[in-house]
Amino acid sequence: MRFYNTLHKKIEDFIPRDKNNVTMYTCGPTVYHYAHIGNLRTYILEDILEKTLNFCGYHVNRVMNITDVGHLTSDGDEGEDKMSVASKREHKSSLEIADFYTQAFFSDLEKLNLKKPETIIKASDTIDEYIKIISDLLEKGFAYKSNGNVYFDTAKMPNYYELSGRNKEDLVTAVRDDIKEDDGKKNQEDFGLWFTNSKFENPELVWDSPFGKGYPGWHIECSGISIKYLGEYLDIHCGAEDAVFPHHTNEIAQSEAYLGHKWCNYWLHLSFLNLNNLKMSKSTGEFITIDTLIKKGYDPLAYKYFVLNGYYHKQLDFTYENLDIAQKSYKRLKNKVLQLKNTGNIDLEIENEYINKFKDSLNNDLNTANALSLIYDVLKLNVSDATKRSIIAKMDEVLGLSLLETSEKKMVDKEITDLINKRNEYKKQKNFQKADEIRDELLSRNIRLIDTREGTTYEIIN
RNA sequence: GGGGCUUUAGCCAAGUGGUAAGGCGUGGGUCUGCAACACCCUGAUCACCGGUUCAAAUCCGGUAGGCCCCUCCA
Repeated sequence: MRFYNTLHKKIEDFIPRDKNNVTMYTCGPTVYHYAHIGNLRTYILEDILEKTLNFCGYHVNRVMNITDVGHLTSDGDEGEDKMSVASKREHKSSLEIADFYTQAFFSDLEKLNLKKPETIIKASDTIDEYIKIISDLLEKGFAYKSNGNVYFDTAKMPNYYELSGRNKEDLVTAVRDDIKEDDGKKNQEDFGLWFTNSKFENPELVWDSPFGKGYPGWHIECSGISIKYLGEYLDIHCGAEDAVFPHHTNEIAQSEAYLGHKWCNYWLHLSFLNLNNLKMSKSTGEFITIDTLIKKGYDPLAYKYFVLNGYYHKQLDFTYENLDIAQKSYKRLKNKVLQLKNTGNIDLEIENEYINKFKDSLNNDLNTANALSLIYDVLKLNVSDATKRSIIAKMDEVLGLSLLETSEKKMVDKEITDLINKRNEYKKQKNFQKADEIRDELLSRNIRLIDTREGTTYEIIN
């Protein structure tokens, strides 16, 4: 397995610390809103990574956080907590907001055939760990108190900019006029570990701590959860590309200062999905969710197919036109697979050959587009249907496109079959007008008839 | 201003030194009462310039274009 390691800015072979066991941390959602399809692109690819590792024989211990506290609306270490904003917007408690959108998130995962990471931790459930780390950082001198808050002193970390490849001088010149400098900081890029003096205090989101009543900073959350549940060493840390700086940069700083050694060897970043060349974001309010797509008649798995047809490290332009193509391709592919009979013996040699090709594709920097095209190759092979089915079923364990699942919609409905029989009668009598009336009627109910040599079937169109 | 990604046929896209996979579309055809479905056939010398090599889309240097991040965002 090899993939692009942001830490060294090149594609590297992946070697876990423990031969067959991989620890993997993936930044999860901030549950103050629905996840949009751009967010989901990231989770789709993380799921593929996890399943590929499984497929290749690794045991993966994966942890994901749910951010339900500490993520402010501004990165100037001020502003309201996002959860509080949503709470006011929807007149619910922060807890209710978090639960609601967490469930919505899980529902999205299910619709896309994404496995829920075994360990999912709410940021608000790990406060003790943050306090432990922050106390230690204060003791060691990596953190300091100022204006009632606790900050991390980035000047103490000589490798602070290793991941992002940036440098202090250029960052300073890039600071925009409307971002207020926090005069409590020693260095411009220091970041908050614990806040006590926010003017937007919300009693629901405050905890007692040795540093005063308050709430944790956003970055400490991922370090705390990862270290608590995956230990002092982490193999892979995933996230979207925008998290490289400052979020992941800060995670490294505080984790390594706390642990006293290198923390994570591989950083894998997923590129954005672009909408009309504009980035989709929760804050502009202009975003598309899986449910939006479903309402418009798209299969969530067609969106997944669209994502898998691209390269994770390249930004992908989303347009409905491209999604139309993906949906058509996906449906045709699925139809072909479903037509395979379970006949013949399974040719294990061929199966191995193609499964190995499939693994090679994914192991080669998650080349999902190539992996996908292998399915087409298999369909064209001159082997038994049973062999093809068997190979594709195995591939689908990773891809999660439900290629062999007959949707229950296809279950034969007596009323529809009666109408089809009636239409066939009319056709025999060359009464095409009556026959077409039946076809149109069914079409108006989103049922399209398909005449084949073997007879008439139908499909539900969205 | 700095950091990073990227440039292959109409569109998505594979390709990691040996004369360009696949998908969608287009056009033509088969099938069909018609339509849809399905099936068959159909296309590019790889942004540009220079270099290395027997040989480059693939390596090196340069030019140009696109996008993203550095501000909450996955």
